[in-house]
Amino acid sequence: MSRPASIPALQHRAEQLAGLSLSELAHQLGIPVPPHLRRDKGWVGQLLELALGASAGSKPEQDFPELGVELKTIPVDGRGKPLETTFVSVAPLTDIGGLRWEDSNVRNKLSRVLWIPVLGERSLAPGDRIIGQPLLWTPSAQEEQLLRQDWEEIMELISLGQIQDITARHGQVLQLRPKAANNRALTEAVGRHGQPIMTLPRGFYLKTGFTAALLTRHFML
DNA sequence: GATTGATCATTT
DNA sequence: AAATGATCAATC
Repeated sequence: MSRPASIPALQHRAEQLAGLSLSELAHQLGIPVPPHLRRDKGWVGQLLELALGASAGSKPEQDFPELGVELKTIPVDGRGKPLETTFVSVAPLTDIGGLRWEDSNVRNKLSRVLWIPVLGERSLAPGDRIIGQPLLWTPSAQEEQLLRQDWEEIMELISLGQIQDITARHGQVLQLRPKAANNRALTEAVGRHGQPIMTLPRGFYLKTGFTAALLTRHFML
C-alpha cells in the first residue's frame, strides 16, 4: 500500500474500509486470518496499518509522521462500546525530572488519532468482525485536561519512587498497567528511597469510559 | 530489553 | 459484567 499524501486522503481510504469484514480485507491483502487472537493480539492493528499504508514495524513514532496522525483500532460491541482499554505508550521510569505534559509521549501520540472501531465480541472469530466508520479525533480542551491531570499525578508518583504503589485504579481516564512480554521482563526504575530497582515495564492506557465518550461524542454529531 | 501492535484470563 | 494485572508476536 502506498502512503496517503494527506489527511483527507487517509480519511477517505479509511472510509472505504468501513463495512468490510476483517477476512475480506485480509484476503485482499493476502494475509492469513488467525482462528483467534490469543497468539496474535496485534493482528487487527497490523492488518489496518497495512491497508492504510502506515509506516510498518516498530518505529517509536506516529503511524503517519508526515501527517501527525496516530492510528488505533478499537474493539467495540454492537452498541459501539469499547471492549478493551487502549494502550497509548510506555511510561518513562527514569530520568523524568522536569518532564512536562507538553513534551510527553502521551500528549504527542494522542494529539491526533484516527480511530478505527472494529465490531465484534471476543467470542466472534477475528475474520468475522466488521470494520466500522473511522473517526479522526483531537482531544477537546476538557479531554486534554483530564489526561493531563492523570498523567501528572502518575508521573509524580513515579518520580517520587512510588511506582510500586501505583495500580490501575489511579487516574480517571488514564491508567498505568504492566506492558511486558511476561512477569520476568524487568526494567530499571527508582525505588522508595531513591535507589535503582528493577520492575515490570509499565504503559499508559486509556480507560474504556474515556474512549466510549469520545466515540459517542463524534457519532452524535 | 525496548518498541510496535494489542487482547487474554483471572479477580473483583 | 467489568476492570485489573498478565501476557503474546514481530522487529530491531
